[in-house]
Amino acid sequence: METGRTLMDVVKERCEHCSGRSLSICNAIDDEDLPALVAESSRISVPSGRSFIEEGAPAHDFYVLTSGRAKLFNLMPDGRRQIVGFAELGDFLGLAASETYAFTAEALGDATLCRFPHSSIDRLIERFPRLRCRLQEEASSELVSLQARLMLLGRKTAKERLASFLVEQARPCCRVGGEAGAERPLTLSLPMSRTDIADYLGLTIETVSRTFGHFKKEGLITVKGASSVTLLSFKELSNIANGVR
Amino acid sequence: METGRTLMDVVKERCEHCSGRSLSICNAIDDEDLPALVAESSRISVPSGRSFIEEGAPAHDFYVLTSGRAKLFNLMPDGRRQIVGFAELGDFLGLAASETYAFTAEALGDATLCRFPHSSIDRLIERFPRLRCRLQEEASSELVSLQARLMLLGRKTAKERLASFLVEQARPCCRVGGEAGAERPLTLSLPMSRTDIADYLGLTIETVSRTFGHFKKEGLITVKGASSVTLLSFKELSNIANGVR
DNA sequence: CGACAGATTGACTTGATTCAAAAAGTGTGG
DNA sequence: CCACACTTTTTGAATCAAGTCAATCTGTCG
Repeated sequence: METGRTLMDVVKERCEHCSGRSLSICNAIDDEDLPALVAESSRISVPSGRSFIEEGAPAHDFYVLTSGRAKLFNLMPDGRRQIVGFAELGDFLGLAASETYAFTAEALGDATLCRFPHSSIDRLIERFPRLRCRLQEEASSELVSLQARLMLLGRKTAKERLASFLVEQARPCCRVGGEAGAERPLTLSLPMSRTDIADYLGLTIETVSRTFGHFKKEGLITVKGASSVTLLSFKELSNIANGVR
Repeated sequence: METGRTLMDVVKERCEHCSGRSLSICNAIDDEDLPALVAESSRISVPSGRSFIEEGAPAHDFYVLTSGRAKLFNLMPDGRRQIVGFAELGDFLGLAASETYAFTAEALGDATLCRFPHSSIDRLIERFPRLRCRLQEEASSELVSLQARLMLLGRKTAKERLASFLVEQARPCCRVGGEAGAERPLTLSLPMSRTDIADYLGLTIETVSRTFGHFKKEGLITVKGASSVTLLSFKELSNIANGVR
């Protein structure tokens, strides 16, 4: 259902429904200039579970996610994994200033991307000066959200972590039904496995599963088949997430 | 000893000895233009322990640290604290795109800063276009280092965390004696308390203290009066930091 | 020197992990 | 549509790394 969109479509759509937590090119490019941008890129399909960016590999290209989702992670030599983030529609990946990619990116379900050679970004920026401001804003907001994750990983309990995760996933773009803030139920469809959630929150799958169990027992959520979660009290979850007792 | 330097001095020095982990204005401004930059700023002295940026306060100004150091942190309602980073000579603070500061910044020992009104940054960027590239590069490298800290907080053991911290503190700018990489001893002077280290690493002071103890017993470090630490085997500490068994 | 904050050490507790097993999903082919 | 095989998730019991509480110890500084 979400396949076949071009970069152009995504750029246009994105402005409307997502206030962008990651690097977007939206708003930086005038409509009549879009074709030039699209000409620089090539489209790529990535099947579920396949990685398209490898940590440490030479960073030749950057990508815009045009459908599906992806997980971004780092590995330790013994296999311990930390997911640094999930990318979604319109997110920019692989923009690191360094010579090599800083993380591995793997499709969560089938995904499509637009790929640009790194060399063309300077040309693009020269042509669309607002692009640079835009990138900077987005990098800045990414910094803020990473800082929030430091608090999560460094100081929060398992319950607080999972509550934070659920609240975060309740952003408009991920919702299936309901509205945030309201006390009425809000249903999320989580494309990632329990293992992914655990590696995102710095926990084990067992703890994630047990914590889902606690929330169920306390009447805060209902779960249908592991990937569909309904938040029954967004407010209360949000309080837990922020350590409000 | 480190007092009384102007922004100009710092900008000049910085290029030489530090490959910059945070936002620097160095390299972006020609020498003859420096006075104009300096004219926009005002100098501030902050006594030890005083904060000069408050999380959540309206972000009117940004700062360049011109002497001393600072800790940047977030708090939870019940007082749990996560230090998101330490700032040092030449670091740029308070550049967040948002309307409010994302963290509290507090001087570690006496510090001096140059303050710029936020309104002047656009003017500066217009005048010194390379400044924007520079800021972007620095933001990007900050992103990479924050990602490394996610792995540290989410997946590393206490020993690995402290080893990572010591290796990180062994950057040129913090060294008192010795060279990194070599097997010869390398002495660090740590301006932060055990509590600060604990809040940086997501541990308690007791665990930090005990872990220092382990490293002493294993002959990896010697400690003199809590703030002076000598790394006896940088390589081995680096292996521990990266989980190499 | 005395006093106080900060750091260390020890004994005990605990939240989360580990190991193990059962249960619930998911997909495939007949 | 169901039966089978496989994977993922959940649940249970035991363990452990790090936290908590409490008592020294150490360094610093007036």
